[in-house]
Parts: sequence; C-alpha cells; structure tokens
Amino acid sequence: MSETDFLAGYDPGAYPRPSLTVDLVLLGLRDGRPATLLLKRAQQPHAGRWALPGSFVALDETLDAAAERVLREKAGISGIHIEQLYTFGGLDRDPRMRVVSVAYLALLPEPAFAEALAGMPGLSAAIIAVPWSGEAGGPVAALSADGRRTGETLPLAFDHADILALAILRLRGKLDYSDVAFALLPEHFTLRQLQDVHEAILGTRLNKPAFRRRMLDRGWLEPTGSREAGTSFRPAELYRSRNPR
Amino acid sequence: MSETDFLAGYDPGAYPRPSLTVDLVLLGLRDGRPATLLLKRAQQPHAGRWALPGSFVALDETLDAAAERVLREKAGISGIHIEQLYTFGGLDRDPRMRVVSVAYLALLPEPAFAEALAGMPGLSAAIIAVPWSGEAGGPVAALSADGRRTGETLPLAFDHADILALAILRLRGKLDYSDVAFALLPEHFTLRQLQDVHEAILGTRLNKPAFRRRMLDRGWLEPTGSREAGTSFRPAELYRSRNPR
DNA sequence: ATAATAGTGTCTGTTAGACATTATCAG
DNA sequence: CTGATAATGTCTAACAGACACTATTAT
Repeated sequence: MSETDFLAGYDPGAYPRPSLTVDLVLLGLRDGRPATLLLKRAQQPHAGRWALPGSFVALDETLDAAAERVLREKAGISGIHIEQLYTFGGLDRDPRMRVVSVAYLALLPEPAFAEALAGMPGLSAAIIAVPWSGEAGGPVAALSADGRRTGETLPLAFDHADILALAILRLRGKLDYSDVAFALLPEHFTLRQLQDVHEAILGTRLNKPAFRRRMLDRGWLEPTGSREAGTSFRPAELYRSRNPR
Repeated sequence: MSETDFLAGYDPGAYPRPSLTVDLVLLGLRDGRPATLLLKRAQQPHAGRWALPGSFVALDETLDAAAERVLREKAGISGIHIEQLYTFGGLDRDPRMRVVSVAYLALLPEPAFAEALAGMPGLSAAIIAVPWSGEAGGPVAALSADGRRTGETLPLAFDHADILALAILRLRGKLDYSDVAFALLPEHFTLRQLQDVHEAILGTRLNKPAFRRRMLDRGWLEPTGSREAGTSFRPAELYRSRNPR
C-alpha cells in the first residue's frame, strides 16, 4: 500500500482498475446432500450455464455489506450465517473485462433455503455431487440435479465450479472444530439432525455414540428440556446452540 | 455476477470502482519468535506508522502475480511459500479513497528473511508480540521491537494490525494439519528446528517425544541420512520434506 | 406386544502428555 | 571421563470407533 503515497494528489478515478464483485454460495441441504442455489444465465457469455448469485461492489459499501445485499436482493432472505471464502482474481474469469470476485459462503437452514427457492423465481436448487473427499486437488465439484430432474450434470458459468468446490472443502475443514453446523439447523434441533448435517457435508457416515459424546463434551449445546413432536416412535430431545448466533 | 450482463456494451472504465491492492505479511522467525518485515511510512496519511509492503493490482496481472511482484520488488526475494489470507474491504481503511486489499501471507525461512532485511533498505524487522492464544476475538497483535531496540510497541498503519493478527491465527490453525511449517525452514532441518518453528508460532512449549512421533507418523518427513555439523554435542539427524515444495 | 428410533455402557485400539532412560557426539 | 543434547521406552489418561444393549414413544 505504500504506493498510495504516489496517488495522494491524483484523481482516484484516473487509473484503470479491475471490477470488483461478490459471488455467493448459498448452501443448504436437500435430501441429506449439500445443495446450492443458482441462476441460469440468459445472456452471453456463458448463456445457458448456471451461475452463483453475485453483484458489483459499490464504492460506499463494505464487502460484507455487498454480500448481504446480494442475499437480500437475489435470495430474498437475511439474518443467516455468512462468511468470506476466498478472492478469485484470474485474468480470464470473465471474457469481457477484468473482474475480481470476493466469494462468500452463506449457510441456509431448511426454511431459509425453501423460502429463497419459492420467493425468487430465477433461482434453482442444485445438488452438489461431492467429489469423494480426502484427496486434495483433482477435478472437484461437478454439479447434478435440479429440483425435479435429478441425475444430470449442470454446467457452471465462469470459474464458479472452483468457488463451489472451495466452499465445500472449507466447510468440511471447519466442521469439526467450529460450530458452523448449527447455522444449517433451526434454532431447536435433535442430535440426529446435527449428525445428519455433519454427514451430508462430510459425505461420510459417523459413529453415533462417538458423535454424541464429542458434541456434548464441546459445551456448545444446551438441552431445551422439550422433545420433538409428531414422531411415531420415541421422540428425541431438542437442543439449542449455547453460543448466541 | 449476473449484473455483468448489464454492462456488456459499456465502457468498463466508466463506473466507479474501489481501488484494489495486495498487502503482504512477510513472516519469519527471530530469536524463536514470529517476526514480520515492515516499511515506515514517510507521507500522510499515517506518516511515521509502520505498514505492510503492498501494491496496486494491475489490470493484466492475477492477484497471486501481484503478490509475487511485491515480494520481488519490495523484499527482493522470490520462490517462497505464499498464500492468500483474506480480503479487507472496510470503507475507511484508507482515508483518501476506497481501497480493497487482498492480504497475502508469505513465509520466509531464515536466509530469505535476512536477505530481504539486508537487501532492501526501507525494511525493518518487527517481533510480533503474540497475544496469548486460545481466546478468539479480543484486541490482538500488538507489535513490539525492531531489530535492535527491543521492547517498544510499533504503531501500525491502516488496518494492518488486523491483517497481522489474522496471519498469525491462520498459521496457528494450519500448523497441525498441514505442512506449512516446512516453509519456514531450510531444505534440510532437524526435528528440534521443526519443533522450534511450531513452538514459535503457537507460543507454547511442546512435548518432545509426542511431537517427534506425530511428525514422523505423518509421513511428510524423509531422513537425509546425514547429520548436522558444528555442534559441541551429539549432532541431530537432518530431515527433508517429502512433498515437493 | 411390535416397530422404530433415541440414547447408553463398554470394550478396544490409537494417540498425546509426562517422565525417565539410553545414545552419541566434542573435548 | 564430563557435559550437553539427541533420541527412545514406557506408563497413563483421554478419546474415537465398534457393537450391543436398554429406553421410550405411537399404534
């Protein structure tokens, strides 16, 4: 930043600058698998391909504010967990001009995911076909399956497949040592639901007693005292997150 | 990014955009403590305060390339580990104009650190007084001590204290499940040196047998067969990283 | 009682910390 | 031999996976 000295007396608009955008991975769960909300591109370039919702960053808004605005304007929701992921600055991300994009990850609990899908006509849900984990690198994150037509692979626009892949990998990494998983659950939830979230993100089955022990020992959970309703079997106890969300 | 449609036929330069920079945390170790290389600002704003080396991002270079250029031009070195850290986009980071900065972390083994310090007149080494770990949030990362005058706290320019704090926290988090530590060591090193790196970054003493077992079990290390020279006691075995750097 | 899932007890193998001990070098 | 540090053996506590078992609800 020392070169800013050089610019002290200059018109800030006089220098060529990359465009700056934010792109959001709107991540939720569908049928026990991670899913994301995408927009089908109508125009060139990449017409017909699927893109993450995004927007340019205005001069008078922070990056976080821009991300929250996209969440409001393109998904119609707010008040959910959102975090910065990585900044993508490849030269040919967009064929028209130089665009640097700050990627964000938003975690949508089921009601928010459904609300966005129902309330915003352009959005579609896409299951993320998780590349089997562990191995770093590799091709990563093919997409498949829209709301109804399941099985097909969706072509993604720009470098959005990379962004999506990174989102899943980041989430996997944070899952075990942070409380992000709660961001994908309603305020009250059962331990089974929590385990389902972990299994969906990790793409793995987990050991029930061990999982329960770990979670309860963490001190992040608080029993509500009540139990789930409407089951035809023994109802599970409901917990809530102890940390204020 | 869907709004890029809107701009398809427009002059890309016609819209107001934030300036985009990269700022580098040049991290090495001095006397068993993490240290960083800083530049003292001569002009306003923040004249007299200390800043991370940085630069504007050119239209025809990637973010990574910009970071490597800063490494070359401001530290006089290259070929070392460098990774993107986080992107800072607060509105008032720089009082003159809106500047969004992509922060990078560069890890300098001792020779590179010394070479940069000796070869680039403006650079100073500053010990990072690590805020005692564990607790998240908090004030974080006060600086102290230049090369000679130890003990005093250096005032940092802009939001560079935040960047520095994040760099240390990120490194601590990655230390145990990745091989970043090797990036702070020469090609051949002893297990004691490796442990010293870990202890410096974590700000903690580690258990020797346990540390050795863990490291050797990871499979990241390869014995070179030779031993260190010039000791007045039993020389330690030298290892190298198995992964190609 | 049955079906179905919630929740727990317990065994075992793995791993980390603590501590003591042995090994190996220079002089 | 002494001094200093490298390197290892071993005990113990903490913890995860596996598996079987008990508990509790609706019907």
